[in-house]
Amino acid sequence: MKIENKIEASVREAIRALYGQEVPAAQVQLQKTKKEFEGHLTLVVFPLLKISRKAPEQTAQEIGAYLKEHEPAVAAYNVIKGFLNLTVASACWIELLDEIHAADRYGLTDAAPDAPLVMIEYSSPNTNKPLHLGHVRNNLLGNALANIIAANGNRVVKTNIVNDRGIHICKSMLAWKKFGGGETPESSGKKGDHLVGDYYVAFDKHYKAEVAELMAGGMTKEEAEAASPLMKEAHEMLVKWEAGDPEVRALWEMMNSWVYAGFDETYRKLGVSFDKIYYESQTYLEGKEKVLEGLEKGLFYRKDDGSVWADLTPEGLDQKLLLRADGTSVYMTQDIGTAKLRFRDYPIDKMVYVVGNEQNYHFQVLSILLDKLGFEWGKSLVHFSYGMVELPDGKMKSREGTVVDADDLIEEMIQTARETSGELGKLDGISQAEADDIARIVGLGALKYFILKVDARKNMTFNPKESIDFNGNTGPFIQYTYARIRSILRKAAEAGIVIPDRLPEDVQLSEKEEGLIQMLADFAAVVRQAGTDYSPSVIANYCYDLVKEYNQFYHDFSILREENAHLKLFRLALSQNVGKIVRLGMGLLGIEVPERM
RNA sequence: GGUUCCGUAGCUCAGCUGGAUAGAGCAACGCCCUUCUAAGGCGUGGGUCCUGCGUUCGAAUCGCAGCGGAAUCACCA
Repeated sequence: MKIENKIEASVREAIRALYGQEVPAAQVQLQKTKKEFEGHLTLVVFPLLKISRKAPEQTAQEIGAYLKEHEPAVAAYNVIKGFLNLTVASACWIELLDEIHAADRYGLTDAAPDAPLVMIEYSSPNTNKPLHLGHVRNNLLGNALANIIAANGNRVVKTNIVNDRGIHICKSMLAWKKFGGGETPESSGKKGDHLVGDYYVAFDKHYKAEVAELMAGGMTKEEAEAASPLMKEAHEMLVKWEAGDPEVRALWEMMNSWVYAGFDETYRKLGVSFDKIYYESQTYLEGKEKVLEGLEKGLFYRKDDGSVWADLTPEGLDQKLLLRADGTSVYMTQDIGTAKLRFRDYPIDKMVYVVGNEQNYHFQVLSILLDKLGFEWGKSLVHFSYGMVELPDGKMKSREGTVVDADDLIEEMIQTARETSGELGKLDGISQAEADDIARIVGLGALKYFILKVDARKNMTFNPKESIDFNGNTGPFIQYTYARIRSILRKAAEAGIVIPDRLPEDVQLSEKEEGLIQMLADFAAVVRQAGTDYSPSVIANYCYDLVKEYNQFYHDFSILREENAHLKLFRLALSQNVGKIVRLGMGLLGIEVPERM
């Protein structure tokens, strides 16, 4: 199938014939010819000079001449310095598109029943406040990664660990009890997670006021913070919660259920989902046993005060606390416990954690600990570490009210899409339902693509004032091109044109078309690379390049007016396949693509 | 201070398993809608690829050192 492979073999054959030597495949560097030069594929001959013992130009000439004579796929060649540019025969491109046209999955495979099982953890929200833009990045990356890993033939379990317990939740609960007056999502009309978040903020406000008052009375900041009655009460609430106090538990369950309803709505709007959800309230005690087991095996040690530690200095890290002196768990212990439960529930071969880069150290340690404790996937666990979303003047800070709320942002994007569509007259003559759907798809497409096109490792900047663009290298541009392709295909169908399964061979292709076919043939390799590098952005940028290339093509050719019937069919088939691959690629990113816009 | 990550056009970002004259979009300016959807296309201007040294026929890409930014080094999660 791959033209490159065929030509690579021929190049090695040529070297054998010309210079009597075998070359390793790695030394045959075939790459796409740059646009400025004539040809499709370029052989870099520099690595071959030792074998040919001739000047670069001459070596290139000799190989080129040999290929033209012996390899039918090579129609022409030219040499510029040490670069041998090969023009692939038109028949090869036609044949290649015919193969692409016949294959509906474009090299993507379904997971076999015995394929490796990959569990991917993402989202991992706290239940004391609504999701913000940072969570959006996490969710979109996690969802896209899950799709990509699955597309590479793995079985995938998407999981979410909800942090539903701890002092922060008690703060919301306490504030609601003290200042809430029985307010509920129903009575207030607020989304549950926002309602609870408001009380989290209220707690902070009252707490700060208390501290300020105490400091005015002569205390230092530390003393005041320790003496704050509100904070004391919150701690008491946590103790009661841990003891299973029925009243506290009931309040906790009620408020968490509000939050979950809110989260579900946000997840649904974002188009993300999970196969299995774990709750810290159910897993946080689980790690202790594993740690004690490790202690017995001599993997860990106990200090005089009774606390348990891991010594990671042999690995170049520090001492790490695993159990407090009072026997309670810390964060690391909880993650060990969660791992234990997960492994009990699923025969995991590989674990991927989608967690921000502020926890790089945590996962370095977790990997070592899980490995020591005998989890086979521990050593090779992947911490998919992504950068923060920053605002032009720095980080998002909830205290300063600079967080970009997920729900607000989604709503704004949809609204902007609706307005833009209206201004462009795109919504004339279609139903309200269809208009809403387009606005939703385009607005979310803009948001998702904006986030996913950026290399996940890097911190990224989001400027709320400039709002996300709809022109240029954006989701809507890709969606727009797709919609146009669909439009062309609809019109062709109306005109009674049927694209055959087997394409005509007697057509003369333009360079642009050959280039497009080359890009289509790359799709499977791009998805594979995105999978091995854990890099959704590779797919995003591929989609953009493909669509941009197609747009230039589209501008030059009036497909439906083409006189040559065979060429018309060929161009329709090319368009159709560009459309299908764009839909697949965007689908892997979790971005929908509209039939019209 | 230790460790990790980042530094490419005015701005937001690609490119990084070493290959030709470093690419897009936005912003600026100039063209193109009786032609399958102008959320588009074409063009102009815009660069010490943070700096230096090294490896190499060849470095934005690899190595070392430095500079700048971020994260982390909690009996928080």
